[in-house]
Amino acid sequence: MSSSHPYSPIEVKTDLLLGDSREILTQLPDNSVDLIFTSPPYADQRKSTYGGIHPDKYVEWFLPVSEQLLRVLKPTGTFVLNIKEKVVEGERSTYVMELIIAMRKQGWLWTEEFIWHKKNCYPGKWPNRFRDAWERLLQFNKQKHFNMYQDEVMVPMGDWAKSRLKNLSDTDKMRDPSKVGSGFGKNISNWVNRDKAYPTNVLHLATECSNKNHSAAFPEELPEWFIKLFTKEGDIVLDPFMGSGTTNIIAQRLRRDSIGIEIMPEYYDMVKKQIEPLQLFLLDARPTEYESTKPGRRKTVR
Amino acid sequence: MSSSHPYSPIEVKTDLLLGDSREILTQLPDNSVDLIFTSPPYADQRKSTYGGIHPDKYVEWFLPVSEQLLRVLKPTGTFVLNIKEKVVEGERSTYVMELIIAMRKQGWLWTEEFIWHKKNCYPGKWPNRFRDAWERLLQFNKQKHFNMYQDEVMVPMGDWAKSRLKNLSDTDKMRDPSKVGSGFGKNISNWVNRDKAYPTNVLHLATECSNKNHSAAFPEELPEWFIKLFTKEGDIVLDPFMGSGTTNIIAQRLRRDSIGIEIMPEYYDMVKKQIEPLQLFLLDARPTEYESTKPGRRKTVR
DNA sequence: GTTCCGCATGAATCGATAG
DNA sequence: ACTATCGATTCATGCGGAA
Repeated sequence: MSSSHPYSPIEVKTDLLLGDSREILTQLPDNSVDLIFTSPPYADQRKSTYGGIHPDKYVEWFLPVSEQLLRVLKPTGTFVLNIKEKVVEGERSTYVMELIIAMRKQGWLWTEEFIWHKKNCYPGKWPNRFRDAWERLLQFNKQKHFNMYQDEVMVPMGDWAKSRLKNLSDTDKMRDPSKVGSGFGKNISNWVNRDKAYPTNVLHLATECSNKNHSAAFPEELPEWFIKLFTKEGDIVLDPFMGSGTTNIIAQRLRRDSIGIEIMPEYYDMVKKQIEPLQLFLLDARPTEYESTKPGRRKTVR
Repeated sequence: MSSSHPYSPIEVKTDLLLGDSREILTQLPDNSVDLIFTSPPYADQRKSTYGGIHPDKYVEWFLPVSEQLLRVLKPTGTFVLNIKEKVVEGERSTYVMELIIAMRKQGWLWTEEFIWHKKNCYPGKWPNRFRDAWERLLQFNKQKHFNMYQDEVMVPMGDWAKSRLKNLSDTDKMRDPSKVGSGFGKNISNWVNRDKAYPTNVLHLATECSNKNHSAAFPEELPEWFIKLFTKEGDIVLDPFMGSGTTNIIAQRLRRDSIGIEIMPEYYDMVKKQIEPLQLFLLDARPTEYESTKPGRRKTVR
């Protein structure tokens, strides 16, 4: 057990729970989760697996869940809900909007709406409609102040930056006269040699092409982005509609503890089979050193 | 002025009306407009120029307008509303959603929500929020069947399509069995060997940042896209919140008649000054042929 | 005439300060 | 307490002048 490793192995705990979220969630303690990221069954979608909730009943069906989520989430935590209303008789349904309004009455703050632009969605043509290439990522919070680690998701900056940094003198001083004396230089130091910019609330991600055995898997980048943004290592992530387990698998990869709830035994077993080998491997490996082959992919389960 | 031009000059009528939309609209006849495209003053925004409507009062303020718009629009016409809710005390306001719900009760069909991705959105950094890079383009209709000229807005096909079409047969069909049998295969045949593709409901445009005299003009491509999509030459376009007149100017360029209503005399005069010189020029030029210098920029007013 | 480079400016939002 | 104003923060784009 040589240990020249800079840090001791961190155990990542992944709890998979089989059952209905409305019941299972009541067993979780108050204020215990840092991030909830989930993509619930959409109204009338996935009929074969989830039974299909009628659009008119969707809000009514979801509110008991969101009530539990509100209880379970830490005050500084965040709830990200991936959802998109379907077309019913030529119209977009309004249940998502009704849900947002109802959740606010429940006590949630509707902080932001991110757009997931699905870059490579299917081609398709309808007489009165184009391809639907985006989904909503609704951010809810308990408080105005919550944990957010913006630096973790910065993106490469446009070309303009390089040329701009050559001459900081004119425009910047004009637009910011108060800082010309003292603080100005300090702020400029933030800019020099900066090649990253903060992202916007529009995410450009391709849909997952690899065939998961789940009917509605989102790309790994999606939970990854929000997990990085709203949690740090060791935090707890919850997905009350686990599905193929993407959220939990990514959480594990990023060394966040996680809880996944799934009502369908098939999916539950499938994810379990994906998690357990790692668990066993790591139990074996624990006496000796465990070195992940891929950086950033260290996995531990207990 | 030689006249080898392939078609005779078409007269395009542009009516500019000064006053409050709620009053002016009552003077327009029923079922007379093919497309309404507008970007009303957002709640509490542009206070210096418009009154500034409080978020709580927004729905109440807008409903009388939308009631008139419903009357004025042809049964086969479309209403496209460009709007975005602002942040109030750390939360996104819900007035846009409440408006959609209220307009449906008024008799509108909420057919679709397009996303305008603003590539060059306003900069800034906040502890709990990223830059807002998108706005809503809400499509409302009177009927399930309306005029839509999809071929007019086709876009060059990206490289992704070619590579993607190669392996459509495998993964994609597996993932969505419902589509394999019926329409899917047929749709693909529309795609193969094409160099143009139908767009999606996500539009990527930069905001206009050159020197207009209006504070917040949307880019010309925005009305252009919807005018091409929902009207043909000779149709009538209405913008009840004209502002800098972009909608009407583009309508004119595309040889659609248009009506613009503006409450602020400054903007009204400004647009008028832009339209009138053309009008005079064309009156002079009518006996002979009028040849536009820039292709796609032909302008006619009577 | 091109290409390159400098430059102003946006439907922004937060937090502190002032009335 | 509650509202109005102000300063600070920050990035992509298209224009115009220069090389």
